[in-house]
Amino acid sequence: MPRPKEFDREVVLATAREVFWRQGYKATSTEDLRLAMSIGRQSFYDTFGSKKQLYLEVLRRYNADGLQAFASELQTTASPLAALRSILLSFSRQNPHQRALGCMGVAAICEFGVGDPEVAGIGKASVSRLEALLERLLRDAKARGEARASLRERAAARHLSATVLGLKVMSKAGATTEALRDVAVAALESIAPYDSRHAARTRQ
Amino acid sequence: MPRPKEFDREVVLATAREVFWRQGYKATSTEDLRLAMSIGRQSFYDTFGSKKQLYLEVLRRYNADGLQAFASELQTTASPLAALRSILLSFSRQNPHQRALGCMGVAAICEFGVGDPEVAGIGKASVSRLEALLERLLRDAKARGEARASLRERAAARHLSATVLGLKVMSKAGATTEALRDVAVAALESIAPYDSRHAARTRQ
DNA sequence: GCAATAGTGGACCGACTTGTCCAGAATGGA
DNA sequence: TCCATTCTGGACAAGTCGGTCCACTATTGC
Repeated sequence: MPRPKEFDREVVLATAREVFWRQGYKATSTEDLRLAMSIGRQSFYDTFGSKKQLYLEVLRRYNADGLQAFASELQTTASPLAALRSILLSFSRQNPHQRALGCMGVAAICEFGVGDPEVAGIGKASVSRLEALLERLLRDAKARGEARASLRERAAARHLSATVLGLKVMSKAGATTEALRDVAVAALESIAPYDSRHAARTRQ
Repeated sequence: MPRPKEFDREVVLATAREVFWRQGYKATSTEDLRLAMSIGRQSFYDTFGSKKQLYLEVLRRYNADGLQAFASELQTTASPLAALRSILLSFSRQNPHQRALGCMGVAAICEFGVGDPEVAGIGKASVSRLEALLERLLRDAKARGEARASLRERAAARHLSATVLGLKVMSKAGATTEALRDVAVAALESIAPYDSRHAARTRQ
């Protein structure tokens, strides 16, 4: 009996994500959002509650999607090390225009810090899930002999997680493709450096 | 003949830095600054031009001071690797309250991105100076046999630079002391892992 | 004393902020 | 047809924003 909504919630959420991603929270006004989403003021508040609630929903989806993209590398690649390689090199493979957007999750952490419990919670959860994913990946890699024997999975996973955060900041800062690749290559080498792989082989 | 200024430029600049550091650019109003600095409106604009100009000056000093702190580690430590160890572990040594402030430079990059040429320039310059410092450090470490032979200084320096950026983001996100230490230890191990050091020794 | 500079606080500008409310038109199922 | 719901756009509240300008006072060297 009611008149149906004229917009697709998912579609306008994706639009809101673009705007928040590009500008951050504070620098984005509700009018910016409303116009980009092409919905009325009434519809905006009825559907999403407030600017902050919309931001939180967008941020949760953004982080979930990013992690999902990393996780899917595990299924489409031949080995754990190949998946890690693909994840780390994905930043240097993006075109400069796209990667200059940086990471909305990192931006959220920097804009709100630990002061906002909701944003902080989303950020912490995302980082720890990334750490867990990388730790599993390293354990598998080590079991296959793709990682050096001396590797401590937990600490190395956290180091890789920090490396990913660093890559995101560098991307936002306008780093060159070469610089991003250097970081990825060096990170991979720290997992399975040439001489240590040789040492491991001769030890067997 | 003129009446002397009643405030110390350096002192009020330090105060402004605290406020910007804690809140970011957008979230800080000129009134916040003015009241914290305890100066009049007229003095504020006469002395610093505008909120943006003040921010840029503060940001330049902040980044210069941070790099200076790292550089001074090189003089006060026994070896390049010890200096690197000290730099990387400095984050986990800060008390949680202090490190939750995060890094003002990273926040600036995230808030402005490449869109603002002045802020972007300051950020890029700072990152590349950090990379250069780390590269020199790694070259010295390698010459002393403190780093694995297979290390490529340039790429490894960029990786360490990314690691430092990652540590800063993690700090702002409220990471535990243990997590920060894990990252530092793993990064150090990637420079001179135990088995590769052994391999290097046996190769001589 | 006097000019030059520095200080104070308040009025003010125009623009923008988030969010509420309302009037009126459109759209659907019962 | 009728009613519930949604749409649109504009008006509005109550506040904040960065920045300018003002009158007035204070401090200095000449």
